[in-house]
Amino acid sequence: MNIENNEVKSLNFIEEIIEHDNETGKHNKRVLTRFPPEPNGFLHIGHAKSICLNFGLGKKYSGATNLRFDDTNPTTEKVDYVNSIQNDVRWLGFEWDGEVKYASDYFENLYTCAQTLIKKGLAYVDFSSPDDIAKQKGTPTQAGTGNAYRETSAEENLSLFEKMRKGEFKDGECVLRAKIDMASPNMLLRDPVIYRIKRAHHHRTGDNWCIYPMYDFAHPISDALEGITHSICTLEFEPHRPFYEWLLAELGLYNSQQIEFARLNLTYTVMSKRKMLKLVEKQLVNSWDDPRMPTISGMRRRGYTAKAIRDFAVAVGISKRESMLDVSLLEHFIREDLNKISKRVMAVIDPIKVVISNYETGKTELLPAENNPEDSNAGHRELSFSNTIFIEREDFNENPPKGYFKLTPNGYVRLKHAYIIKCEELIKDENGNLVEIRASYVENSKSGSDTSGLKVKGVIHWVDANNYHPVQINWYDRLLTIENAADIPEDEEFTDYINPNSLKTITAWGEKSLADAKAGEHFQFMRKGYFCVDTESAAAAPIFNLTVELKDSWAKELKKQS
RNA sequence: AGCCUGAUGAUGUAAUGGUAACAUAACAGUCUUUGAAGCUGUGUUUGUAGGUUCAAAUCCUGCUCGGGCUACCA
Repeated sequence: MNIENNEVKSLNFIEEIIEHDNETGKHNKRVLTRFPPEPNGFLHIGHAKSICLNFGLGKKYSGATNLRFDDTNPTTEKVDYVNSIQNDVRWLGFEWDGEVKYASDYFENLYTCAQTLIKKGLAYVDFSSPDDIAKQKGTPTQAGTGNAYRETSAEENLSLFEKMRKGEFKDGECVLRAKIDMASPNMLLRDPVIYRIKRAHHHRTGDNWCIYPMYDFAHPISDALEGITHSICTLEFEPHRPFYEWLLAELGLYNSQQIEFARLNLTYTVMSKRKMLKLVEKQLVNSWDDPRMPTISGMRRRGYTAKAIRDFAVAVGISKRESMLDVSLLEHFIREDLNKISKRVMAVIDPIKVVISNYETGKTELLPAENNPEDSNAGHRELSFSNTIFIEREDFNENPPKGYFKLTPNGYVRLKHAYIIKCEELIKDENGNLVEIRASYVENSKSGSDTSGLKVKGVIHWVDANNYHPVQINWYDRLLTIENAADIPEDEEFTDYINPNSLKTITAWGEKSLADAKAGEHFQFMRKGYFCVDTESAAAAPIFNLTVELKDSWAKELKKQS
């Protein structure tokens, strides 16, 4: 062990379980986890946490991780989702063990397991209506009551179940139920449905089946068949665990263990597939990969890197306590990564023209600019400079508040990578609006060879008005106006809380080099924020998605003053 | 109401009976040709009441509060 790095990272509770199992030899020191998405939507940042957990555990304990699609409900599942999910897992930097697995691979095994249960007198075919089944279940405080179908013989049930498979009954006419305990304090043990009839085309098995297993039945068996040692899922499956264990024990299958942890919640967004689907269907966002979405594909398009997401997942930790993570933590990790890797460029978003009267008209100078002060290998580029430039409107203030140190009347400011200029004169229109600033430049103040001796505190970005590239910007803001979507009253819709300013499209004035920006490339627009070239933008006309703004302590100061 | 489950600063996570740590956020300062980044510093006595112990965030008991469970979804 490295002496300087003797920091012992404490184990999370799942790692403790695994290490304990390794000590007792429960699974012969083998670790095999799985990530089991249902292909009925796109993966989101919460899934990313689960992916990092499962694949991370596989890696850490020299084991492996399966990718298994939980495709037991053909009515909601699509092959498009299967593809996007695989793509997202790989993009995050993980590789599953062997072939992709599907619960549907095990439909035949699952059928046999159901027969075994029937033979043991532990499952029966029930022709009651869904309503009746619900009623017979009782309530949490009232025991349920069984019905006559509970008493059907095993032989009869076996034949009935076969008829279900053969399609001799209509959809919904009957179901196969596990026979456990109608009086159990755990509602999920009151004879749960394990097979239903559903004539729907399955994306993999086509029309081979008209009966499909329920999650509660398919999942434990799939885990056991694959020899999954630790089956990690979210808290809401906790009450399902007794059934998981009951099933594997009755079937005599591998002792996979279900472990639950708290799902991730993030402020100012929604994380349920149902709600995300609604956003897409109601066109409140443009697509599943809209950069405002908390989907992995949306975040990728927004400019998030896999590393930032992985770092975030680690920092968030694993526990059984329900939590609400502040997006600022996510933003911290993307800033941290982008700060190191992104090329600095200049772009003026809200321009005001500055004419430098003592700089020769028609002259153009090329000034060297480092691409990334954090990366000495990033090299330099050349910026063109002339007597007319654009600066940010907010970088000039005629009546500066206390502490303001950008351009003011008769004040000085440094143009990044260029000269110091002095504001000489203001040109206004008939309504008194500022339309142009006349300035002078300090000749011997060029960046890198400044002999002026002037101490100028303010440094601003700018763009040559005679040589620029117009760029389109998608300026994103948080999706919701409310921090916690769970706080929305029940009689209101979360869609009423969508931030009307979550997307603003802006045309900005960028430096010439931006014409060559490639899709997916990351930039820091100096003093503004990090941007990523949208994958849908045309080659010659890059569209820049705002990933995250740079921190702005001056803006904070201004807020305090007002 | 019955069952399950959780409670540590603003937000997360750690401390596994030995005197509360780390990250983010906030605030203050420093540095700075990005008011960015960096660097330094500041705040928690662990939901509550009691008990065990030389010693409790950790163990025990009661209470309070939060979340989940009554889909032919996963």
